[in-house]
Amino acid sequence: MIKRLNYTILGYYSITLLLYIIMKTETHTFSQLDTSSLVDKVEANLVQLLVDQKLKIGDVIPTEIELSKNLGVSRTVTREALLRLRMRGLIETKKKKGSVITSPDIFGIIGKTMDPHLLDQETLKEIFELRLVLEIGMADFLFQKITAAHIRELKAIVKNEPDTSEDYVFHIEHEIAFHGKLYEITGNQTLKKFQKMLLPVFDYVHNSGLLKKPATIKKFVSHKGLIDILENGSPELFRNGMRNHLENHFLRIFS
Amino acid sequence: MIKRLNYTILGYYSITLLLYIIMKTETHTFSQLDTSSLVDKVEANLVQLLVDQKLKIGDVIPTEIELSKNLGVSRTVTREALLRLRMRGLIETKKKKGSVITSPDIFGIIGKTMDPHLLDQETLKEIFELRLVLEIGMADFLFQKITAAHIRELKAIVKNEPDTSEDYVFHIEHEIAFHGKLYEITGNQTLKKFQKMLLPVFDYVHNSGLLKKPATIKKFVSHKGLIDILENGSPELFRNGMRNHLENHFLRIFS
DNA sequence: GGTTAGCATTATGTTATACATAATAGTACT
DNA sequence: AGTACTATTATGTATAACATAATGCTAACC
Repeated sequence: MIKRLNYTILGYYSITLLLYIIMKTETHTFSQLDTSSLVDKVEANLVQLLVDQKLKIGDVIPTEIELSKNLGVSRTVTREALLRLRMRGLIETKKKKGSVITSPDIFGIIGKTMDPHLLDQETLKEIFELRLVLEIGMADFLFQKITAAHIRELKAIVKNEPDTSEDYVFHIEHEIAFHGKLYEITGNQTLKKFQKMLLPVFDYVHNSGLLKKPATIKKFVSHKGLIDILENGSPELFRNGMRNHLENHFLRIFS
Repeated sequence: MIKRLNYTILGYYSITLLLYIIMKTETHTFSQLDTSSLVDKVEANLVQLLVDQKLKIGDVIPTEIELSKNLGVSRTVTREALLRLRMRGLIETKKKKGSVITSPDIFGIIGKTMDPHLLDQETLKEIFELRLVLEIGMADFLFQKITAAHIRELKAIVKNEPDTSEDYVFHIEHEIAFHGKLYEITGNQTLKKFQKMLLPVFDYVHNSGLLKKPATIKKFVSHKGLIDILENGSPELFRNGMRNHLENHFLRIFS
């Protein structure tokens, strides 16, 4: 049985907070007058409840009707506020069950709603650059977390990798598998999610005629070379190795 | 005079798209049955209009009532769909004027709504790590874009910087000014916005007892040293220099 | 006795209507 | 021409009603 909140307490906090926010708008200073809507206030109110730990992950929040009653606003306003929280990944709502507090997944949310087609060219290019920054900068974390098992997995990935391949799809699959594995090895879930979110953009930019020069097939430091560095080298060596490995991409960016 | 859309055409596209989406739900395969709500469909519908370039930046979207009429749904549903687009940064809505298409700002949106208090400890730590990754990995872009003027600005920032300071606030201000400037120099707006979004988290993690060891005041490569590398060195040297400069932070992460 | 079919309940999803509010546009007045 | 007032219009908010889907209860059935 899922424990439900004490509505009385929730109502108490909600109302006092709401009153506080409304009070603030009636200040006599002209510093910044309040343009926030009722929905804004209710949203802020609910978020504050989360921040103050009155509501914890897994808790069920009251129904729209009860919230509305306690907050003294219409169900319409409550619904919009809840919708915002849902978009921010703070709650999940199931029919009948009501809404449940969830742990927000920063990049997961945007990832679902981010479409390369909606971004302007400059932003797309910048995101492409961001990838290069990440993969060069992650060296220390790779060396910190890497295990013998990881090395074996990497080797398995590059095992059947041809030196040069004309098959773009095959090539890109290997690229994603290998580089994706690196993100995974860092053990940094946020970093991994970030990459997952940006992946569609990478592919889109890579294909669209956004970058100046076409991709060359010339290889610099290979995947095998990078693995070798991970086994026997150092973060410094890896950074330079990865920088060299990505030379193709850099050449396409720097005219 | 802002040009308004041809409602007839908009209505046409909207309805056909909506019908298409609804049709898809009636497929005879059991692959994945449709659980999307009406709001989901309208949202997808409107986004598709953006993707298809039927709506461009600066265009004014029809009023809620007209959209509702054209789409054959209630105003409530239309409002919720528009609210979602607004949260995704795709439109801005002004009273009376209606909604206007805007260029989405990926990180700006989340930044406004991201509160360190709402993130779990592990995520906070990972974001802290992310910063280190970024600042080490950005070396090539720094060297690509840096000018003499930039060097002068950096020198001005570190000019009055004491070798060691006990004043934490003073210290952190210098840190933000210097490192923020570096992000700026890369010319990558997305990167800069990303940093701006993460800044509150950095500060929060730095202060909260999340990291293992307390911050030491011991200096490795200094800001001045980094500037020197930017003037006379290379990306490789800068990466190592920055890695060393951030040693304090790494020490706090790696137990 | 345990399983299942069916019904009642409940909370979200959706529609409809009405009014409040704020920004714009228009108009009359000076 | 410029200001003040009014009318208009589209979003913001409130209310009521019904639809829908998930849950839980109950009773019939094997």
